[in-house]
Amino acid sequence: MTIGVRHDDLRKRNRAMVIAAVRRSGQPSRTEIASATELSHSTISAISSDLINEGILAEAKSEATATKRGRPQVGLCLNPDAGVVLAIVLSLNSLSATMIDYSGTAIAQDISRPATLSMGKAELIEVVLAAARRLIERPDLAEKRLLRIALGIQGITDSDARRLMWTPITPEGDIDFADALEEAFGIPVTVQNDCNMIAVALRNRAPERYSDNFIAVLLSNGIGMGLVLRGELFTGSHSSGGEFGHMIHMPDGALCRCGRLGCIEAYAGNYAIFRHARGEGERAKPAADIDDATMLALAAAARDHEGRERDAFHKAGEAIGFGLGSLFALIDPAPVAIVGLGASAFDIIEPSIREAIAKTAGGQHNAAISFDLEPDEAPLIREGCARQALTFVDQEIFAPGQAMQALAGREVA
Amino acid sequence: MTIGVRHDDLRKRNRAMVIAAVRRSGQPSRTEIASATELSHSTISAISSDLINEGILAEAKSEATATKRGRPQVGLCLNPDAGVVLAIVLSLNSLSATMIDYSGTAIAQDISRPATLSMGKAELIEVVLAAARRLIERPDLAEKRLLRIALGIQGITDSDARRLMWTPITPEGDIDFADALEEAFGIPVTVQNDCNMIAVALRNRAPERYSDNFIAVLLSNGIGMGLVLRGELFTGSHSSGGEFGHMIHMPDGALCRCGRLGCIEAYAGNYAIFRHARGEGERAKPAADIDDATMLALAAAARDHEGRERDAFHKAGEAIGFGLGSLFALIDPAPVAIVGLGASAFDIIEPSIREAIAKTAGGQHNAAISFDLEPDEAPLIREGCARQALTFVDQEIFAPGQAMQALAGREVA
DNA sequence: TTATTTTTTTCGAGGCTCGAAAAAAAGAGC
DNA sequence: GCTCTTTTTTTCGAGCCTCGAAAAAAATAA
Repeated sequence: MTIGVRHDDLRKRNRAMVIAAVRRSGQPSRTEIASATELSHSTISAISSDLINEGILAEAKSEATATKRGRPQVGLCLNPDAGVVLAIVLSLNSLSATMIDYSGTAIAQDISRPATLSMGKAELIEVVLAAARRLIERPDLAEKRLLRIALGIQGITDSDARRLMWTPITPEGDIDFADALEEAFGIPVTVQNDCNMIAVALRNRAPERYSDNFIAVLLSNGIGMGLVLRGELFTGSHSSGGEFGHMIHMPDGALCRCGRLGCIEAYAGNYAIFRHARGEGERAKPAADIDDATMLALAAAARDHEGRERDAFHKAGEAIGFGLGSLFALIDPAPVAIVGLGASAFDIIEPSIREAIAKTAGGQHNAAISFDLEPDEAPLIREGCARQALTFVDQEIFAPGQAMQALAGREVA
Repeated sequence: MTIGVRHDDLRKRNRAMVIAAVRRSGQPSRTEIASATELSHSTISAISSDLINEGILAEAKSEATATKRGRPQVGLCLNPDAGVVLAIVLSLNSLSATMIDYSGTAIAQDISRPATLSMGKAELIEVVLAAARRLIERPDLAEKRLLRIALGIQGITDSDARRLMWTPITPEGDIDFADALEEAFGIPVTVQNDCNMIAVALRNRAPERYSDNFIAVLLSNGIGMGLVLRGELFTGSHSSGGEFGHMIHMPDGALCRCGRLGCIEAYAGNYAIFRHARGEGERAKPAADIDDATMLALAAAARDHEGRERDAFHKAGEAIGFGLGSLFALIDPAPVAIVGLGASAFDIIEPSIREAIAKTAGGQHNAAISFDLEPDEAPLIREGCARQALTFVDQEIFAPGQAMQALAGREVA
């Protein structure tokens, strides 16, 4: 907020605004863009003409129903050939790389299953680089202009979106993926927390439901959270932040995977539910991974009869509910999306969650708090990464300051 | 982010930038402003010449030591006569109204002690209006141009800064102070949470220490928090938010003033410490107010010998520590200022706070977390209100869009 | 008194957005 | 089939704004 606004920033911002309008609404006409951005028709005309000449936008050739009188509107769309981005998703024993064209369509994918738990830093970096290379060097894709790579990873990343600071998928921490990938491919790279990418994807999918304030909670072996406040992705000051799973539910309580006691995750993570259902103590060593079938069987048992399984899910709901209640005390109640395998057992835990929330500051709005379920997190993470990467391209590469514009224009035209 | 940038916004923003630079740095010269804002000398020259003509800025006439060679720099300062704002602070049985000139100097104050607990909505509004009127209508102040009123209140306000939604100072809730004051005085009014104003004041006082991320915790009968994240005051989506005191420390635990169980406040508020020290149960009815002398006596006893007093402060520290730990899990560790009477007993509770934090996600940074103490909250709240009001004047009244500028210019010149 | 240094103002150039008018591209009416 | 009407899009000149360079201003140094 210290730096003044220069004259060339004006065009830069308005270009970005036009691109954003097109990305948001499919095939808006120039007139629609003008009214959406509140800029004059002349300005929109000038900017879109530039963008079309530079190969960023294109006129949509839909021989549509010209039912109205008057000159028909010409829809503008993103030119798919303007470039591509790479969305890479790394989680426990699973790696996917997806190439997405500028219009947002996935055009190629590479999926592999590396044994991440037994890999060191260098090995993990190498496996990611290899997956990216397999796609980038494919003969039919070699001509594409790669503009950006976004990496979504399970774990804590730094606030500059460059390093993985801690992760459950390998014993090693502090892995500088961005440096490694940038050196290998020579384009900007971001490294971000998977739950944050889920939040981005949700907003992208259903902007009417997830807009200004909402919470995405990932229930799997660990508990993750992506938080959007006032329309912006919330991150910590140093890290990706939003470590909902490591808020304290019960001081000096159950043993968490992070080594501390009483975290929400130590009650609501898959390993915690599993541990409790098996009758192991609260301080028993957390399992590194529990397969989906086992968790689904536990859920089925909990639905079927009273007993330790049901009790375990109840404890999980209680921890999540009190945690959400504390969170609501800080940020006010907001819509919640429950993502991941836990969503398929949500019918069992929802009553305990609501019961706990009712005992907290968010309690009076309990009825108004809605939970949406998204059992499959992988596509969401991929979508979020793609979207983040494309937004960067929109704002930083295709709407640059004046100096860069000359260069970029020459290159594209 | 949807609306494009118009040409006249440019000037508006750069004017605001220049005013902000002057407010921040005392008496900067045009050259210093140019380098701070990264705008050209010509632009700064044009803007500051306008601002001086409009009576917003003035050239400082300090016959200073011209030790250097060359044309001496002329410092610019805020013109105190450009207008005044009113900062009104309302808390339990206490009301103050302060008139502050445009340069930030307090020029008059009116302090009273209404019995708020026994007052209804209308009565409370009336007492505030009366205090404001006493100042505004004072003969020596009647000529001043009042531009803005900022009200700082103990309690929860709405996110539009217009209504008091809940407060401990009177049994009634939902009091629309902004409407009442705007109708009476015909100028914009904001109503904001006291702790948020404390945070604003701290940043104003010590920007080097409290800049991008910090936490102000108010320890008095209740527990309040003001949070600054990424340089912006954090508020909830509907309310003033940041209700740290009502995060859950212990599910189904001690009885809180809010009627729920286990809130941090139910362990760390004055009434909770008092209750514990007196040997009353955790579920005993909270006292509405406990005078400072009593609390100081409890603290002295806790320092002097082991026993229930010391235990009470220990429990308080534990609740605050685990609460900060949970907060740090969400936003990452940040500097903490302890404000209010509790700061004078901080030596007793700090060990328990640190012990608890060590058991949480923020634990590894325990040593790096600093606590500053500010025992007297009242002047901070006043300062924060004044600053908020002045910033609004800077940005919205003295740096308006083009249409308004013509009007404002005429009026001032 | 003149030269030097530093700050501030002045002035013309270039860019951007805007409003009005013109051009373009369709259907409606006869 | 031709002209009129309607709507979208482009063109064009005007008005601002910021910028860089040069000039002016105001002090010290020699």
